[in-house]
Amino acid sequence: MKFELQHSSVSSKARAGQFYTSHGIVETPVFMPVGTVGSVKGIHFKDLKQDIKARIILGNTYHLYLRPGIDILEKAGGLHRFNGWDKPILTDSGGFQVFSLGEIRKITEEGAKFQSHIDGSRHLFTPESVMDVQRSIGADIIMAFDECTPGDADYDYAKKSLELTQRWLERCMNRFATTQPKYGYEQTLFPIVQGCVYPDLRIKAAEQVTTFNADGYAIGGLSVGEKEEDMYAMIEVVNEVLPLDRPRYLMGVGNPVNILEGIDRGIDMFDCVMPTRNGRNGMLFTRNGVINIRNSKWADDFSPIDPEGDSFVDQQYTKAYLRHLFQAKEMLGPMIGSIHNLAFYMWLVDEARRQIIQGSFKPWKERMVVQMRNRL
RNA sequence: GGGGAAAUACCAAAGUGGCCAACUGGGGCAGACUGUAAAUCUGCUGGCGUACGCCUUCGUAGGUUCGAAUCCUGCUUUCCCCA
Repeated sequence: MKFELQHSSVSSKARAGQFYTSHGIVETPVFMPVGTVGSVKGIHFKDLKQDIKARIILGNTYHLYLRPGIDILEKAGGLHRFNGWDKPILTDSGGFQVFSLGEIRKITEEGAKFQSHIDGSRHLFTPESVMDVQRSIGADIIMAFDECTPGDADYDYAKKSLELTQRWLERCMNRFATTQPKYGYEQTLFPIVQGCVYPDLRIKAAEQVTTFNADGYAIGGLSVGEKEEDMYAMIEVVNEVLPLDRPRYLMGVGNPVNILEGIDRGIDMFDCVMPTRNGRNGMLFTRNGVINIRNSKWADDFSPIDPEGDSFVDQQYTKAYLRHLFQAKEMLGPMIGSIHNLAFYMWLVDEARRQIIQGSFKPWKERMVVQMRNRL
C-alpha cells in the first residue's frame, strides 16, 4: 500500500496525503465510519457514499467472526462482496474487545479467551488466528492483535501489557508474512503502538513497530479513560518516532475537537463510534457546537437541522421535526442524526485537508476548536 | 327508581392507622456516550432551598385518634348491575 504525503503544514505537524488500496484511493486526513458488524448502523451505503462521502469504513474481526462467521464470509467472497461496499475496508482486530468485554475475557501469553456476548460460547483468539480471520474477512487494512491497555493502568501493568502486545505483534507479522490474501487483492497490516500514558513506554513501542517497516502505523490505547492532555501528549511523543512517510492512525478517537487536535499533531486517520452512536441518541455535532435535539427548546424551531451542513438531511428536515422523531421514537430520527454527524465529520476532515493545503490550517483549527465546544 | 363499586401526583396504578411527599409503569425534563455487549444507559419529575430541612398534598366538608391517603359521617362525581 503506497502512501503519498502531499502537503505538510509549516506551523503545525498537520499533513495532507493519500494512500492507495485495491479498492480505491483514500485522501487524508480521513475519518472512517465504524461498521462493526459489516454495517454502519442505520445508514444505507448509498447515503454513505454519495451524501456522506465516506472513503473507507471499519469492520470488526471479533463481531464478524462470531456472526455471520468465517465460513459465510468466505463463501460470500469476503466482506466487500458480502455487504456490497466496494471501497476500502479496515478491520479492527478484536483488541478493543479484549479491553471492553472485561469480565468475559481472559488474557494469557497464548492469546485472549473470550465468551461470546451473544450466546456465552467460549473462544480463543491468538495473534495467528486473528490474522487468519482477517484474511478471510478480506479487509484492505487489517490490524495487529493487541491488548488495549486501560487509561488508568499503573506503570507496571502498562509495561507488562505493552510487552505482551509487542510479542503478539511479532507473531502477527510472522503469520501475515506467511499467508496470502484470499480474494486476489492486496492486504496490509498495521501494527499498534500501546504504552498507556507513559512516554518512555510509548517511545519504546513506537520504535519497535517501526522496525517492521509497515505500510502504516496505529496509535491505540487512547481515549480509554486517561486525561485529554495525556492523550495529546502521547500522540506528540509517538509521532516524533513514527516515520513521516507512512499514515498514522489514531484508533477510536474521537470527538470533533479531538480530531482537529489529532490532525494538528500529525494524525492522518481516525475512527470513532461517536458520530453514529451519539447521533442515534440525539446528539448532533455542528461547526457551531453541539445540539441535544431532544431538548424542549427545539420543539418549535422550524429552522433546518444545520443550515451550514452539506448533507441532504441538514436542509431537508427541521429541528422541530427531528426532535419530534426522537420523542416519538421513530427510527428515522436516529438515522437522520447518524447521517448528519457522519457528514459533519467528513466535512471536518475534508475542510482540514483543504486548510492544510492552502496553508491556513492552524488559525482555522484554533477557531473551530473554540466554536465546536459550544452547547447550543 | 333500586343495588353495588370507586375517587391517589401529568396519565395509569400500588398503598388501606405511624417505616408516605406516597411503590411501579408511561409520559415529561435533563445528562452520559471516544478501535460499538449501546436505536443504549443514568438522574430528576408537589413547592421552596445546593443541602440538613421546611411547607402544602391522596374528590370535598367535617369527625375519631397522640398520629389519617388509610377508620367514621355528609356531600359531589364516575363506573357497573337490575328495573
